[in-house]
Amino acid sequence: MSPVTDAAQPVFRALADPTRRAIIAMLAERERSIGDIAADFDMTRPAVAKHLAILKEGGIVRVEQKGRERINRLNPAALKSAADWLNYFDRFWDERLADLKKAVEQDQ
Amino acid sequence: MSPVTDAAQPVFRALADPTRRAIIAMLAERERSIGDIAADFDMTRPAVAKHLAILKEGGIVRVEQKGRERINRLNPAALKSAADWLNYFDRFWDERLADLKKAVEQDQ
DNA sequence: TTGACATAAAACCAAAAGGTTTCGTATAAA
DNA sequence: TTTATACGAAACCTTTTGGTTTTATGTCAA
Repeated sequence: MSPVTDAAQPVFRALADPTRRAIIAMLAERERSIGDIAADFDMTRPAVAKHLAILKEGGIVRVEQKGRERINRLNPAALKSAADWLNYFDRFWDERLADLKKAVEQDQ
Repeated sequence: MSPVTDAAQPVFRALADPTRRAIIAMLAERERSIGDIAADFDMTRPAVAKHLAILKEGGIVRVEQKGRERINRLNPAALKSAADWLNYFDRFWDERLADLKKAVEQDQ
């Protein structure tokens, strides 16, 4: 049984690509236009725009039109569904460690 | 600047597929053979075997040959690199919340 | 030792992903 | 009112992904 519903799917999908994770890290520092972001990568602007579209689908990035620019902002809250999913297993891991420790102690 | 090196890439890649996340959740309950896992999905055994191979590449699943069966076990520790990456932004999110709160309080 | 079982491995396929180039449109600046 | 800028959108291409079927191999059980 999955610990959380699959609302996390578009988020995990967005996180799967290293370019998109780099964009997330960049936007954590400050908001940026598409051209601004694309300048930091060795790929064309349309390619970056596609990555941003996938990030938007996951709710990770939000856009505000500002004149002829489009300002992209990080929405860190969107990462929470994925973080929650993973943290569930961290807890599980801790329990196993505790179980192991207990078993070792009882053997003594 | 990325908060963590890209050692997390094979892990994030493995997490991108809902079938693989379901397998992770199943293996968190108990270890299983491939046939055992495949019985829970509406796809062929080779398809499940491929998913397991990707999970192994990320270190998320480990296998032990046992006679003619192969027992798959979850290694929750492998999820930590991805969890750490995400939790970095959770912290960021909290800081922004705190900043916002402070700004609101100072306005009063 | 003969058969059934659990799986690996390979060949194949359709769709999705990740990129490109080209063209069109709205805004800002000269 | 041109011209440059910032972008969207479409068409296209190659590689990867997620699945299949088929064939082969090692192990357990009768």
